[in-house]
Parts: sequence; structure tokens; C-alpha cells
Amino acid sequence: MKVPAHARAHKRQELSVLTRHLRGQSRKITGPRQAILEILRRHPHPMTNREIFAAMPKGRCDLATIYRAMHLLEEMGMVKRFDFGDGAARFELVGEGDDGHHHHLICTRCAGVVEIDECFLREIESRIAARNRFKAVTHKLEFFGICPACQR
Amino acid sequence: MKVPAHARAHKRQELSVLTRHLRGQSRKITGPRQAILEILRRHPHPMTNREIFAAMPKGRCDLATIYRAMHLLEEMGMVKRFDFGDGAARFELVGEGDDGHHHHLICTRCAGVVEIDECFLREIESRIAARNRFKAVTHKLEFFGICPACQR
DNA sequence: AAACAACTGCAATCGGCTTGCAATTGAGCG
DNA sequence: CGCTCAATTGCAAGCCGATTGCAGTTGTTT
Ligand SMILES: [Mn+2]
Ligand SMILES: [Mn+2]
Ligand SMILES: [Zn+2]
Ligand SMILES: [Zn+2]
Repeated sequence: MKVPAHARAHKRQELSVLTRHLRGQSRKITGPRQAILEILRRHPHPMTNREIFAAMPKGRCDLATIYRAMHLLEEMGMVKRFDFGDGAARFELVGEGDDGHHHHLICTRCAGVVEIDECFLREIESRIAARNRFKAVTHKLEFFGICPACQR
Repeated sequence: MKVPAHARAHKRQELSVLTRHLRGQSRKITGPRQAILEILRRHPHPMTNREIFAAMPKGRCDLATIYRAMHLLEEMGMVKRFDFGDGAARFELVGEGDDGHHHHLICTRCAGVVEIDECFLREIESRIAARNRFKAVTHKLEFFGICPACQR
């Protein structure tokens, strides 16, 4: 099966990003880390560590390795952690030059996910920070409901 | 130590609410359930099951009982579940005739909590629901930052 | 007071996540 | 290219919040 040129380009670029981020921290570019980014790039929605593990070709690495890798990638700002409230962390690839902040609309029946790209709270957030004299205020927000397919 | 009259009144009222809610579902008014509501009433912020357990007079009941009670009380709409993202569910008493929906501002250093009573998203929520044809849309939102005391 | 369903305590168990340790491997260097 | 060593990994044990099966207890109804 042939890989299209643009996909190869994607991959090359992403690898270079990984390399750049790892340099200067004496971190290594390893198979598991590349595989994880590869998998995340193909997925439009946040994935659990287990899902990443399952998507990995033939037990390519241990689940513990994925947990450790996600911490590293999160620290480097290459992935963003989301919490859908079901007890399992989810991760999504962050675009270059983006901070990854956004929200989701999640179907409570089928677990389907809709990406909500705008954030409506930037303004409100600073008002709340000022009013309570908090610094470095952020927020976590997710929407839940019943999707069209699950309504009937 | 004497209990003031208004406190006794509070307690009586709350008990009657509990009774009313339990009736017709063949549920029992038990010691643990009364004790839990009593504790929650004294606390202005969401509590974990462990905290409720610790606040209980001398191992008055088992931790598992508290977990079960919180499910029941949540189902009955008497408490609201919150998620501060640290892996432990938190519960807050819901006022009568209130749905309990609100938000918090949480200090990531000292875990202090500020209650945010307004909800800014009612409007946006219905826009999102309509745009994606979802029904029964709700949201979970919490703010995080560094409180005045922790800034120095 | 009896009868029975609801409830509780206890201990086992689960699932997500972390961690200690010995073996492996990537990156820089000669 | 092969050497060296810290970084990384696999594995297994363990942590923690939460759930559950079961036998014994208790609240409610009659
Ligand atoms: Mn997303
Ligand atoms: Mn609150
Ligand atoms: Zn936002
Ligand atoms: Zn709200």
C-alpha cells in the first residue's frame, strides 16, 4: 500500500518538530514516541492511553511507556490533555504555534465527539481572575448531550 | 454545647426534604444518610467522599456506604457532583428548587475554592446544541489559577 | 411483633495510573 | 563504525478512587 506524498510530508514535518523539541533536553527520539505521534495525527479527537495502545501495531510498546510518553509530550506542549469525566485522560495533538486550548461536545449515549474550536470564555476568564485577584487563570470546559443519531 | 434554634430548624427542614424525596421510592431514612447531609450542609464547598468520611463522628459508617449514598443522593438531585480534575469526585448540597448548576475557581497551589455562582454559558450552550442538533446539552466548567495568598 | 425489602460492613476486586529495577537502546564521540 | 553511558523501556508490583458480592442488620409496613 502506497503512502501519498503529502502524508509523507506531514510525517517528515512532525518528526522534525519532535526532534527540535527533544534537542537540548537530552531526550531521545524513540520508536514508541514516533508511533504515538503518528497515531494521534491520524485521529481527529482526543484518545485515551488505552486507545493509543490498541492502535499501535502489534504491541509495539508497553502501556506504561505510553503513560510516560504522554507526560513528556504534554510537558513539551505537543499534546493537550482533556478530561471527559469518565476517569480516563484523553490526549490530542497540538498544532504548531497553537496552545491547543479548545472544547468538545460529547454524546453521553454513544460517546461521539464534536470539536468546538472557539473558546467563549477568554473575556469572562480575565474578569473572574481580576475580581478574585487570582493569577494565571485557565479553565476546563466540556459540553455533554445526546447526538442526532442517538435521539431516536 | 447548645445547638441554636435556627440550626435545629435547618436540620429539621432538611430532614423533611430527605424524607419527602425518599418516600415513594421505598428508600430508607438511615443514620449514614442523615449524617452525610448534615456534614454537607456545614460545608460551603464540594467535598470528596473521603472528606465526608473523615468528618463523620468516629467511623459512624463505612466508606463504601458513603459511595453508595452519594450515588443515591445524586440521583435524587439532592447533591451535585463536581470534578476538579484530581481524580476524586466532589459533592455539594443542592438547595431546594435549585438544580445546583454552578462553577468554581480553584487554586492549583493550595486547593482553595471560590464559588462562582453565575453561569455564563446558558446562551452559548443552546447555540451549540442547535448548531449540532444535540439534545439535552449541559456543560462542566471549572476555573483554575493561583490565589492571592499563594502568589508571593 | 413479624416479615421482608432495603441497607450496611467487610473484603475482594476493578481500572487508571505510577513506579522501582534490571535490561535495552539512541546519541554523541573517538 | 563501534564504544560508552544516560535515557528509555518492559515488566511487575503497587497505589488510589471507586465498585461489588454476600452475609448480617435495620427501617418500614402491616
Ligand atoms: Mn479536540
Ligand atoms: Mn460550589
Ligand atoms: Zn475555553
Ligand atoms: Zn455553567
